[in-house]
Amino acid sequence: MTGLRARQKADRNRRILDAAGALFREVGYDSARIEDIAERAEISVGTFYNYYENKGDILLATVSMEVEEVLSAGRSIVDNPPASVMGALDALIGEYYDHSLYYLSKEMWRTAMAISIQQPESPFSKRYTELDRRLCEQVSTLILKLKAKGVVAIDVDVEAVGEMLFHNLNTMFTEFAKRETMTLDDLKSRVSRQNRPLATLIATR
Amino acid sequence: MTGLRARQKADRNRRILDAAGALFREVGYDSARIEDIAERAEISVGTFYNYYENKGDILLATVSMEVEEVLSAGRSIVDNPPASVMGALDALIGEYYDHSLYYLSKEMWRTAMAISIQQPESPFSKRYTELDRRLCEQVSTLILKLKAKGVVAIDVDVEAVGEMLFHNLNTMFTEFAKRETMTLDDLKSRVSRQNRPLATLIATR
DNA sequence: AAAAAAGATTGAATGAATTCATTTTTTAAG
DNA sequence: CTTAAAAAATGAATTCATTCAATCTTTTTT
Repeated sequence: MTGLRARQKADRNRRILDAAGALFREVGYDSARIEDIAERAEISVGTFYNYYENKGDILLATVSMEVEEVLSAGRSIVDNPPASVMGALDALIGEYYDHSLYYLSKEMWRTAMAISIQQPESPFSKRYTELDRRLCEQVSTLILKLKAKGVVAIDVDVEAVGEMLFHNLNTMFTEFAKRETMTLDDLKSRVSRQNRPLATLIATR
Repeated sequence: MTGLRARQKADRNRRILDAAGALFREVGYDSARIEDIAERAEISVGTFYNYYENKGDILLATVSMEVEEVLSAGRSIVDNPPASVMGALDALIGEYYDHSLYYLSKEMWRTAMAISIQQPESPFSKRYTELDRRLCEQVSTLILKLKAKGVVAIDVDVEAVGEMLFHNLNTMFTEFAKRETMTLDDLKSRVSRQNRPLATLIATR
């Protein structure tokens, strides 16, 4: 069996994650104080900082878990994509977007994105950036799959197209998180329209 | 002549902008304390807050001035674009990127982008977001111009294409700001490759 | 030109994140 | 089973952005 120390550590880490996630959802990131998180996790403030470098880190850890889910949801679309380019893109992107608000508020997304830009060298920022890279890769993989199926023209630069599509859907999601009034449907239909030219042009005719 | 009060106000505002800009460049955003900015501007801390809502605001004001310059530099390319789609895009985007590091460090860009995401409702964030919108519009205008010249196919959705191109160049710039090791040339060549598929496909053949 | 009103400045007080010297707990060694 | 060493936890102290009641300056009114 694992040592007492290791078990306690895992336990505390779980308590911190749960406490922080719950508080962020209840009162928002800014209003959740480290002291509150520590109290709810039944640890001291100092101990919090033994587990996470700073307040942003714990948010990025929470958000990263959500992105893992999104990635995994995307995988099932890529494995068995709709037959048309537009259909496949709408399906994958719709899956991403629909998952995004299950556990996280727009404010949490905004803050997480902001932190990953501002402190790109912190460990959890790197993890978050790596997840973004994998999402981008997943879009390219979808295009590649469509190429293999003969739906996308053979001479298309899959990576370049995948990156462009991903950067667009990503920026649009940031836009979505910035505007409280923008709905998921607004987001999806705008991205769909933006995708259409490229999607149509890379499709075999 | 304008009243004494108005002149003093403009004076103080200029001093704050100069002091903050200089300090951000000298020691970075995080290490520049409001107290230091106030001291250099020969005002008190309290007065700083009569001019700017918070520390981020003064950075966004500084960065916004730079973006205005970028917009104006872009205008001259759009007014007289190179004859090919790729040539025109490379020229416009190159102009944007080359201007970006004249007065601002990567850290300043990162922080400004982060703040505009995190606090989208602050007055200066709105100004920054509006400037982004105008940059995006400028890319669309370029495509429209190329269409008028007969270089871009008549049935292309100019706005959709412009938005996709802009969101890509924008995300790539964020990436650039995040990695201290990435050079302007790396950035330009990667974006150029990403643009090629779309650029080629919308070109009249 | 004095008095009142409006507009600005000021810096000490507040509040929250982060640090770090001490203390406590766990593990390893004898 | 003791004891020494290593690892973690602790919370009081520090630092910095931000606020606000008191004071000062400019403008307007009489």
